[in-house]
Amino acid sequence: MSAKDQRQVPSDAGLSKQRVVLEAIRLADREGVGGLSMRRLAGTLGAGAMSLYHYVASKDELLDAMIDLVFDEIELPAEGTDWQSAMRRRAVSAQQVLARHPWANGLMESRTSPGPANLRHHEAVTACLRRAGFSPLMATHANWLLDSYVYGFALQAASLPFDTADELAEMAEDVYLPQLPPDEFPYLNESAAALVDAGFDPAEEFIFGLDLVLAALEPLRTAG
Amino acid sequence: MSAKDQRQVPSDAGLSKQRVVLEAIRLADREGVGGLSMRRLAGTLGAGAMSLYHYVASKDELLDAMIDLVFDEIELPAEGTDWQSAMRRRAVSAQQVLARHPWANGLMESRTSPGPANLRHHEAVTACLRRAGFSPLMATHANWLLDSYVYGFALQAASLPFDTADELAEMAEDVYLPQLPPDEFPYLNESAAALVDAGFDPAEEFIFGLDLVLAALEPLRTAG
DNA sequence: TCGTACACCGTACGTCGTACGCTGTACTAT
DNA sequence: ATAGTACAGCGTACGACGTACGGTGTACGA
Repeated sequence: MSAKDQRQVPSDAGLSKQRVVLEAIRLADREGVGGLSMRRLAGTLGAGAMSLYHYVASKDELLDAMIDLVFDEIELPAEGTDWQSAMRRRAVSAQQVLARHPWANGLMESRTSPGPANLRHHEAVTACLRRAGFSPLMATHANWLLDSYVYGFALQAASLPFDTADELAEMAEDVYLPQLPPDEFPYLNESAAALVDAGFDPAEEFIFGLDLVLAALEPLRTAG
Repeated sequence: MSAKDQRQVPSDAGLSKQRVVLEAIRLADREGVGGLSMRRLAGTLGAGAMSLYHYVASKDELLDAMIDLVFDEIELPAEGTDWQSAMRRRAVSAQQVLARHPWANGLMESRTSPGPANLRHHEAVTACLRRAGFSPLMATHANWLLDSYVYGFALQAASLPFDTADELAEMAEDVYLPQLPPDEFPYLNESAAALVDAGFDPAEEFIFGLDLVLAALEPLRTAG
């Protein structure tokens, strides 16, 4: 019996679907999704490449499982609090998770069928909105709007070559501004200067748009 | 001289960077970005694989050029009209372009440096917002919010396995609902039913969120 | 006529995903 | 104790990939 348990739980010796998927996520975080190959993954697990196929039918299935595990990291909306706080928390959590796993965003385009964690998440969010007084159709609208914002923001943030305001200031001077002749791009130059002055921070930028959207959704409750 | 011009303009005989990039986009539209290989691309151009490398330094540079050409397809905000109409038109155009080239969205994560068309576009949008009375910082906020929505919506729309309301109704009955036990996913079942009844249309869904965002931005003009 | 530049190509290398078939171990039924 | 079956894992091989490298032919100025 203890031997059986040993096999269920991921242990150092012996593989398991969980160990494979977890290590795949770690590898993708480190090296990007391009650096994730079955051989390399097997290597970090101390196994042969083909052994992975006992736990995963194909690389596609592995990617699906990775995405679903990422979804599982996102905080579900709490039930007790008001809907705006609950949705804000889960949106911020989603944004942080996507920042931790930048490859996940790019993968979503290709994989169409949602995994169980994805479904659980969607159900919980919809429940929160319905309980807050949104009609089924309005809840769908809110869902699309909020998810679009979260995913789109993550996509843009992932393609930023800097993470902090300081790094921005550095890059602006060294890389961006030299590429932007002031007579051709007056407004971009103005923006860049304003951003460097104000100290642009992606996390704050995310909150700004999020709160704007949440406030705009508020009047649509109990209206449908 | 006429022979020289011949070489600048893409003609049927002879390659050119434009012909290569255009055909690459066509191929990616048809087969997805996974189906785009240098060999296949060369094949459709009636050339050898290595010939492409006279016009493109690497596949990465080819992808960058493709993305920039896609940006070039997006309608710029008109100067004469009010800012909401101008931004709505350009957002709808962007959404349509991204729907035409679903692979473009997934590529944005990896390529960090914006091409000339991207810069031109960004400049025009920023100009429109500034002229409408947004402060430089508010214009940046509006830009992030609107672009996030557009990209995120396109990302979600791309992973939908249907395009029209009729196809949704079909898939809901055949594929979705059987996967969603009503006791575990009551709200998703309710949503699905409501959507099938109302006839969900991605294009309308996009407009709904877009107008909500535009209206929410309106009070922020001339305030910074 | 020669030299040089250009446009293009064939071959080769190391990588990828994975089909296929082989090993050894563990357990179950007899 | 023995045979049968399942499982976990591996090695090899195939066709695709991006692309480095070194060609070949044609066009054209000197």
